[in-house]
Amino acid sequence: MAYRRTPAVQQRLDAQRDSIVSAAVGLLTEHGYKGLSIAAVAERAGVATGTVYRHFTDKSDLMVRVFREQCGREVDAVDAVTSTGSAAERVARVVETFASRALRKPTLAYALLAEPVDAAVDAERLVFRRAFAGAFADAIRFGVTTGELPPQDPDLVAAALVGAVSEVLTGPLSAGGASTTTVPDLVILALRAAGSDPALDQPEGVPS
Amino acid sequence: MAYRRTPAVQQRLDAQRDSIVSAAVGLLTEHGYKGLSIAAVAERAGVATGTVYRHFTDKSDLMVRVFREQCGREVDAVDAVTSTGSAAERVARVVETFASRALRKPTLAYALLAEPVDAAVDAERLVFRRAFAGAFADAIRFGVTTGELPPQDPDLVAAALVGAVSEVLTGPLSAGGASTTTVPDLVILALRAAGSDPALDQPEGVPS
DNA sequence: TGAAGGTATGAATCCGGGTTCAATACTTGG
DNA sequence: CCAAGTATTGAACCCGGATTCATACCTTCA
Repeated sequence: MAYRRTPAVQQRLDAQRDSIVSAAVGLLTEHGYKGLSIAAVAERAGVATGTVYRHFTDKSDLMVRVFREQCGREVDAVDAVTSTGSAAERVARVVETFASRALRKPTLAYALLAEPVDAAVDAERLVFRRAFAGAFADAIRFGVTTGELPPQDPDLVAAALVGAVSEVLTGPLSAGGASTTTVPDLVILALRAAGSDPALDQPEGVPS
Repeated sequence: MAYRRTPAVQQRLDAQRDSIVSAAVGLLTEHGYKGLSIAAVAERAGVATGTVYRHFTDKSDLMVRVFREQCGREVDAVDAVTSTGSAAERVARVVETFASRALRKPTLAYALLAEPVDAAVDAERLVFRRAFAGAFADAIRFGVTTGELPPQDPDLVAAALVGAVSEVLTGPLSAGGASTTTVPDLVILALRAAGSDPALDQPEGVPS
């Protein structure tokens, strides 16, 4: 034997893999899944198409991994914001976090939330939506326990909120666009939907 | 000249066209857009692939027409239900109509509401969603005028309601499934979101 | 340095599905 | 029944994009 993969080589391979992933993320962010061809990813990463297949077995494999990584970030961002405060504050923060991120990268948000692709990716999306809805559900469950919110099915309401926010942000986005009052309006709507009594707590100085 | 299209022939052609359309609708209802290949449509309609192109210039053309027809039915069903009663009743009826139809044909509902396909079809979908949201918006606007509902942006709330209902019905549908309380819960949620005071009107005997 | 064995390349291949069109089967009016 | 003109057929063609693999290039270590 005369060759064994050294740490240096391994490091280069890892870097190469990373550059492929970030090329894919870039394309996804800019053009959605339709822009995500192996050829495009390879070119953007500065490698040959065949090289992509040395890191990922499939196009599907690549997509799933990219998807997971991005979803993880979103979920972390939302989770980081639901551990303190009243139920209303928690719900409001989830909406705001969700919304501000979606508005910053609309194509990516659409790709993660709605754009259908592959059975494998769609399965991951389900996980993602569940995680997101989970954040809402936790906040609502908390409020119901406290008595701050009326009795309700937290999972159903959470799903509805995910749908409502996604729709307002990714649907009309293509057309009308979001105004400065969109997010605050969404927050009010979400609180109402959860049955929060607006008289009790006015989330005036809500953190941006 | 020795041949001119007779009424009888024209009738047969119309029937053929209809059978192609309903084949397409059937496939869409059963398998969504991914099942909608020209070959499959032709086979189901009992014609050759080439024949499809004597009625529709494009696959896109076929899809748009099918889409329009289906959307029209949905919109009519909803519109038929928003002209009388209190704002709360109107909102409740839209939710119920929407929901019961979506539950009856989930794959079709998904195809009409969300599944992306073609630029042309997506444009039509925008029209469809607008029409649907329009029904909600009308009901809400009516309520705001009356004073039955608090001041709000009817279009935003309407969009959110469309999103919420779609999400609950087409999202978790794949997994959990809808229980008997799903639709009533959705109605309550929608009324709350619109700011309807539950003390005022209890839509007990809401028409199914 | 050279043999051994990884790694990278990208043109060629494969594949699914829309689209075409020459050949065939019908209809019609005479 | 024939000629003219239309309707139908479905195999062939095309195209975009994933996947492969023979070839060339690098690393390692004795």
